[in-house]
Amino acid sequence: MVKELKKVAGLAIKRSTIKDVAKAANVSSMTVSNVINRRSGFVSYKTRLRVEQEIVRLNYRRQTAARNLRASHQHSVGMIVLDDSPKFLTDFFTTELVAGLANVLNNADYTMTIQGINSRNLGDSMIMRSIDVGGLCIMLSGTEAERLKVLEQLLSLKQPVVVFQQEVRGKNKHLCLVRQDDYYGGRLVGGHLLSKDLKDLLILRPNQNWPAIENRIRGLNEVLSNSMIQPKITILDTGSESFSDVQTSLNNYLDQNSLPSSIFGCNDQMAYASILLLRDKGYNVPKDVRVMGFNGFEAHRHLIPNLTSVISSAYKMGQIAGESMLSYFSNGYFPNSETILSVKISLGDTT
Amino acid sequence: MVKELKKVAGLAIKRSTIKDVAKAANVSSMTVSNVINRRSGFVSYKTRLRVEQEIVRLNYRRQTAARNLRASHQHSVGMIVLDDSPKFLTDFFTTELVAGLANVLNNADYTMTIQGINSRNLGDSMIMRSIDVGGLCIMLSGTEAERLKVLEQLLSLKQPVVVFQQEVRGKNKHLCLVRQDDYYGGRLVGGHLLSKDLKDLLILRPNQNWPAIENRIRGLNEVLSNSMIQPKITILDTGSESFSDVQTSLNNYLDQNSLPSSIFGCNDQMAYASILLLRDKGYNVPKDVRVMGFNGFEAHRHLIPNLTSVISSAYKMGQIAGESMLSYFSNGYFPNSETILSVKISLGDTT
DNA sequence: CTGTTAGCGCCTTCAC
DNA sequence: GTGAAGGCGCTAACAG
Repeated sequence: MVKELKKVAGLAIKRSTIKDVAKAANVSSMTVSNVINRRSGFVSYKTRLRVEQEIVRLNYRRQTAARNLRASHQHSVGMIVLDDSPKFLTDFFTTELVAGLANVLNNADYTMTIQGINSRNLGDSMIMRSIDVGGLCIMLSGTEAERLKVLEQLLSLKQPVVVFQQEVRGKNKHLCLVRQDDYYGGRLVGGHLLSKDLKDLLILRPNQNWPAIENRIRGLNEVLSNSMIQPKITILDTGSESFSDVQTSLNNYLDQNSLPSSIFGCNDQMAYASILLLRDKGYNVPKDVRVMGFNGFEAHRHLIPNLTSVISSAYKMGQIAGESMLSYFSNGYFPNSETILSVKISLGDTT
Repeated sequence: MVKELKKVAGLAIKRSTIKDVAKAANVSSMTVSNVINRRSGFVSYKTRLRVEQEIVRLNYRRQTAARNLRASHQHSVGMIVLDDSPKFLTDFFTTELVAGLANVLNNADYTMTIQGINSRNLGDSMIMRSIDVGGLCIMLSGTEAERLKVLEQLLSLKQPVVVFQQEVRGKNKHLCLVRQDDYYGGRLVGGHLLSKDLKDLLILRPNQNWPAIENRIRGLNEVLSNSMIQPKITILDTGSESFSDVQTSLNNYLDQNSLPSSIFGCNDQMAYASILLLRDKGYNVPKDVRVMGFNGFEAHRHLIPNLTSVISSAYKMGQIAGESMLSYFSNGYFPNSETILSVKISLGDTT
């Protein structure tokens, strides 16, 4: 890049600096800085007015890079979505979460950067190689081992990290967990199914052992085993969570067993896959068999039929992450090492 | 903030600088800089290796703020979504677009910041008050007057701006337009509906005045009014685009009017909302009434019924925006002042 | 290929 | 309440 071109690349043209404003307003640049940063009581009303006038007249805008360098503070948070897909943002949960995070941060004049990344490339990503942000938020994915490895890499950066939807053993004062109450969600599922003529229950569980799913099943089990009815519970390992794996394993199961009165898919996609199969086989949902999912988002309202599910507050999770991060920046520690958000049931047409 | 706290806020602890690495590797800091920036041919293999070793050993990470300040270059692009809703990112189109943009930028080691904002607050937002990014991308909203006012404000910053889904008169070398061919998409809708026994058409339109939607309707109108059939066209203002608003307004409409032979939802969500309502009311789609949407995304392909829609490449729009911005940074101008992406029809079960 | 010098624009510190 | 000095960490420009 030749000189001329470099200019346009970042700042373009000659911009006024704090010094220019200071000279024009007949004050020192320190006073201008005080005005910009709204330091209360440090500038007289008259001076402030004059400075503000010159800021407008000279079209002054603060250079964030210079501020950050001098203040050793980035005023910025990075959001990482660990996702192999290039369309990393198309997941409903993630977008709500990001929106909540962005809104909180921007209201506090913080910047939020976002990037999708996969765990293999994390090592030589910008995140690891340079310091752009004051803290990181991350939505993990992959197996438990993969997730924890990524987490370890991030924590090695000695920057505050907020992790969504993940349980972590051991304490780390630079780590903050934000997740939904899967255990209670499982209890909600149990309570609802009990009210719907539950005789026996088939649980569709992926073989990948996610703590969130374990918690759901634990809550569900507990409610059912303490009930009058004591329904028979069968857990079907579906292999992966994929549409076809769920359908294949359920199909095999139904070949050798009678139709259960209710089916619980550990997430909405699995529930949905089972509904389609059941329909193909001539069963009526919910008359012949009731089906329930988990993690309903507004977008799933568009599905036909409308699935009975448990809804979590992704937007709120993002907000809490943002507030936690801001609090860390002011105080040096997170207000809570873990926040567990409540969930609620969403009644649909499948139970 | 006391001193101790400030440290954690941004950088935490004492980090190694380029100088530390230089000293440890027995070279000047300039050589380290050359290694970091992979300047080809500027460093001998042996030296490079020694420097890289020290970088790892000392856990060195570059301070982006210092680099940006010195180089007068932000290595960063801001994406603004002009949307009153706090959930500004929940829209499918926007998320695909953002994903495409982020991927291109991140691959080039650029950072993407994102924020939702409403036009009233733009004036005293960070974007206007400070320089964080080298360029801006924006998804506008509101009336045409509001949109152009926002655009004018952004262009006054003398930074490159990429605008999505907006037509602008007059030339500006710092402005780049990227949009899909909504007009042609509208024509595709019209052509398809005409082939499906079209008698009268109800168009579901949100009250928020998006130019893209106007163009869709214009193309549709033109095809229909030039046809032999000359079907009656009614436009129903649904209020917001929300599920419930669409259903409520359509329900009211049907109370007072006969069922149209076809319905066009200005986007997929609106079309789905109407399908659910029509079913509840006992109508068969597509036998009694044909329904078509617009902006089909992959997520919608799994829905039942599979909606007939027009597919646009939001992801690609984001990519093009990113590439255009990078090109501007290298050359000082955009490769194209306007890019119009083609659309295509996707046949489903609803027509 | 490597080193030296200088300074990007701002804010911290301390003086008055 | 305001000002002067100094330096954050990096890279441009130039010298060797």
